[in-house]
Parts: sequence; C-alpha cells; structure tokens
Amino acid sequence: MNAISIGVVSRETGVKVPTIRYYESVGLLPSPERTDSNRRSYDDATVRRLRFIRHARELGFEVDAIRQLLDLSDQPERSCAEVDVIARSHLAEIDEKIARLTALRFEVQRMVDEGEHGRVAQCRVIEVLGDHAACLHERH
Amino acid sequence: MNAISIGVVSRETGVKVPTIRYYESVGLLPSPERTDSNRRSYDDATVRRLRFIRHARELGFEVDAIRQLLDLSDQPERSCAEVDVIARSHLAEIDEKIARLTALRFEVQRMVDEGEHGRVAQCRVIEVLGDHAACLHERH
DNA sequence: TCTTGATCCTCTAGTCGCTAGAGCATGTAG
DNA sequence: CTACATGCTCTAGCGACTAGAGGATCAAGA
Repeated sequence: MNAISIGVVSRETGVKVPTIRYYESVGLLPSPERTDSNRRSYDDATVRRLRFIRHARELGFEVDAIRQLLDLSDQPERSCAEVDVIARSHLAEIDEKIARLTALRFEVQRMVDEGEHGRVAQCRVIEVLGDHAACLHERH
Repeated sequence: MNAISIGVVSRETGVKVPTIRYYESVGLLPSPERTDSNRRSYDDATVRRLRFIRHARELGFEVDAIRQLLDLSDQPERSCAEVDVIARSHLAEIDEKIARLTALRFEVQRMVDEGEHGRVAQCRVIEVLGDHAACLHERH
C-alpha cells in the first residue's frame, strides 16, 4: 500500500539514491520493507523524514543533532524534562545561526545596494561575521 | 610586528591548529610569513579571516562559497556587475537558510512551550522543515 | 648553561558524510 | 522476448577535516 521505489523517493526529495541507502546504514532512516525481489519500498512518511534530513543538513546541523530531533519526533510521549533539555539546546543553536545569518545578510545586502550606485566602497563581510561570532562565542 | 603564533591563533578563533594549516593548503588562508625557524607568523587580519571562515562553515556554506565571499572582501574594487551577481546569489541562499531556520525555531519553541504544561502533544518538526523546504525547492 | 616540556614543523593515515562505479539481478515498455 | 532503466551489494574515492608519528625549536626554571 502506497509503495514508493527508491528512485522516486530520490526524485521527490532531491536526495540521491546512494545517499538514501547511506542514511539507512547509519540509522537515520529505518530499514524499509522490501519487495519480493528485495527492492526497498518506501511510504510518504519516509519521504517527509528524508526531506527533513536533507534540509537540516543544508542548515549545518550534524547527523547527531538531526538524530536527536528525529527521536523527539518519533517519541513525542517521552518525558517533558528530556524533550525540554534537547529542544532548548537546539533552540539556542538555531538562534545563534539565525543571528549570524541575519548579520551576514545585512552586510551582503549593503554590498548589493552600494554596487547599484558606483563601486563597492569597502567590504565588511569578514568583520560582520567574524566579530559577531566572536562575541557570541565569548558568552558561549 | 604583531606576530601571532599558530597556537595562539587557534585559541583565539577556536579553529584547530591542523585545520588552520589545512585552510592554508587549500587556499582559504594566504601562506603566512615564517620566522627564522620556519614557524608560521600571523597577524590580526588573519585571525578575523579565520573567524569568518569558521562561522561561515558552521552556517553550512561550502568552502567554494566562502572563497567567493572572501574574494569579494579581498578585492572590493572589482566590477559592480560581478559583485552583484555573486552577492545576490548568496543573498538568496542566506534568505532561504534564514526562512528554514525560523520555521524550525518556531516549531522547536512550540515543543518547549507545550512541555511546560504537561506532555508534548505532537511533534511537527519534520513537517515544518520538510514541507517548507519542499515549497522553497519547487520554485528553486 | 642545561634540561625539560610545550609548541612547532611535515607527512601520512583515519574519520565523517556522502558519491561514484563495478558487476550482477530484476522490472517494464515496445 | 529483447533491451534498457532501475535496483541490489560492495568497494573505492572525495571534501573537509582530525589525529598521530617523528623530529626540530623555543621558553622557563634549576
């Protein structure tokens, strides 16, 4: 029922076929059902899970962090304290990423704007990420 | 003048010593001056550059993208058109990252909030990143 | 001054997260 | 029933580090 081949999953998620098999091998994806001829057979839930993994990776989360977030999703009935600790720590990580990206965005935007009327006066891309990051890092 | 050893640079940036040498080998950092005894001798500019590289990597930018941003910074006098194309493409990438992180942040925050009064009802972490990502991907 | 421990050097090899390819089996369309 | 796409497993390669061996150099104390 609703059996999706690995190739279709790949096309729908943008995750390459060998990568899907790799995620299975490291436990990010459950081992799927197999057809009579031993082919992997997925469902919609796996497609969503895979999309999540892909974009979380693109956002710079490590496989371990993704595993934790997925575990949270797999067992929403687990203890509040546990969820809270894990979720809060990721919240902090997410906030830091957003803050840094926003600073970088501002600076790159400034370069685009300046480029519109003449030449770029100076580039402070390094400063904006470097210093901001340093300050965030200090209070770690 | 203002000579900083690789170890100090490492401590100040949080980038490991071998990684600093690696960045030099792949051209992200210029080959620094050497002391009489062949030791690398850095200045403050390199420390800032390194901090930028580190945090850009943590934000999920590839080494090639970082190289482009650094080039922009190294030669701010280059043609407007060139800067514009590069900067705009990174702007789009940055905006996409911010949008996804914001969606994820919202959902993780909801989990923390719900956890405060009882158990977590359900986890939509996968949905929020997965679907949002899919929609962003469609219009590529 | 001598020594001892930290820091540096280069070079090689290992890890993580994929990614590509060989060699073979199975599915599907004409 | 061919032919070609798609699937399987397994091994090897790549990007971006990371750790370790083996050896030189520096800095501080006896």
